[in-house]
Amino acid sequence: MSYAVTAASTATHAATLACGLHSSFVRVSGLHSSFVRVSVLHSSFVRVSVLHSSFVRVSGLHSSFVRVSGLHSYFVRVSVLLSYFVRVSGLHSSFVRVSGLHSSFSSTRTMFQCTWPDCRELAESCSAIESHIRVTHLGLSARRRSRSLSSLHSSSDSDSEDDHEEDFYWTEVEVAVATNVDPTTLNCVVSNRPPQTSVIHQGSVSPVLVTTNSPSPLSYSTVICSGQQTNISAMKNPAIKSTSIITMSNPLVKYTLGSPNGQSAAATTLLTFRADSASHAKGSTPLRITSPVSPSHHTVIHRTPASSPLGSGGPRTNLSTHPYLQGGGWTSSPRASLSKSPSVGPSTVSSVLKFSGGQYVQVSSPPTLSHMDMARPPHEDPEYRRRLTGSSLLSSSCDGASYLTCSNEALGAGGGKVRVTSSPKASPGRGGKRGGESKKCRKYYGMEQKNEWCTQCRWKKACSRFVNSS
DNA sequence: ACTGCCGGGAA
DNA sequence: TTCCCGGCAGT
Ligand SMILES: [Zn+2]
Repeated sequence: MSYAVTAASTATHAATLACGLHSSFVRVSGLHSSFVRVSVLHSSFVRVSVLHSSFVRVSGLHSSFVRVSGLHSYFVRVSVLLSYFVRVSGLHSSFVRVSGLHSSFSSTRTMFQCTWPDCRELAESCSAIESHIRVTHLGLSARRRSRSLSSLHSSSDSDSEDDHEEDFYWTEVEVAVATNVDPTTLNCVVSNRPPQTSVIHQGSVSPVLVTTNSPSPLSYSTVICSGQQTNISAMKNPAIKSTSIITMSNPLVKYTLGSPNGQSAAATTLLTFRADSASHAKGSTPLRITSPVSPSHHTVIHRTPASSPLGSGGPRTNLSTHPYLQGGGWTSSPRASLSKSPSVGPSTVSSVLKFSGGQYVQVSSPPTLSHMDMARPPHEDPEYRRRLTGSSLLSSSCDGASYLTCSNEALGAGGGKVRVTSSPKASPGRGGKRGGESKKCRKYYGMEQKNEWCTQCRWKKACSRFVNSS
């Protein structure tokens, strides 16, 4: 029950630990730290910045305005359950994993853009963009660069005799992916960090892509943007009730998201942030730590159902009317067992969409927090990567590739859950390996985050969240 | 030593 | 019914 908690550690290579229960304005910054661990329960305005850090783990349960930025960090893991306004940005980071149960999300991710003249192809992984460049522009064969990490496909290609020319035709762009399913509370949060010193040719016109797309009655807003000049292309799903309007100006960008059809009062989110200059040197390995820039972009969020930022329960409390709670046909099997979870109130269910060049959105659904999450069809696996990698996306394996794994669990039992995953969950020690390891909540979250286990696991019963496998 | 979880039991 | 745990099989 405290306010203005601040913890800072620099160049710590031991465990940095910060816990805040019912706290507000928690701020943790770890520079060059390892094994940073932050747990914030029922907290507001949590901000965690970890630069050049490793093994960062952030768990925020029932928290609001959680913000995690890990610049040049490895193995960042963020678990935010029942939280609002979560924002995760991992610039130049690797193995970022975000899981949010009943959370409202916005996050940024790194994508790879082709810089060939008049081509602005975006890809999720550097191997993808490189193979695009090779095939499309260089007329070479699409080979996958294999490093020590990937043992999967390292069979046929002897890539030693190759002047990696494609290395020079792509750049890394930071892209914001924001999603929200709630049409009334907030729509979308966008963040942007243009590659300022990038080698992008001709005017550095970067794409802004605004998508409104929804497989459900609720509405998603996905905004991907990067760059300084912008093209805005809006794809609008006709089945959607509210579209988003985005206005922006640089370098102080101002987004106004609202619905043109009247309900602007409830559906408007104003967001202001500065896309500060992160000089980003384009190297052959994007992961290289070059610029210790301080990631200071400021975000101001005005929500119409205004709430006092102070107080532990503050921002949470008035998001009270949520379609999710009234069981509004979220998926095939509507369930409203959420009401069981204490002090949850309205959770802004969201699912994180990901796409590269409009490629895919993978949505699945794991169980709930609720105690009734047992009867779930065993149709989905926490390790979703198999399917994803099987499809269009390469699970990039070059050193610099940034992985972003988002898993988002939304609702109850019968497949109401949403889980999005892309990227191999490469384990630190070894490269990719075979076999399906069955990782249940206990192992997945660890003993110290027992509160995030599914109920069954907590009762030492058969796990209901990670069914199948084994 | 650790994970997953059945069966049993207390509240 | 919810919650907890001894103990066991499997790794
Ligand atoms: Zn579980």
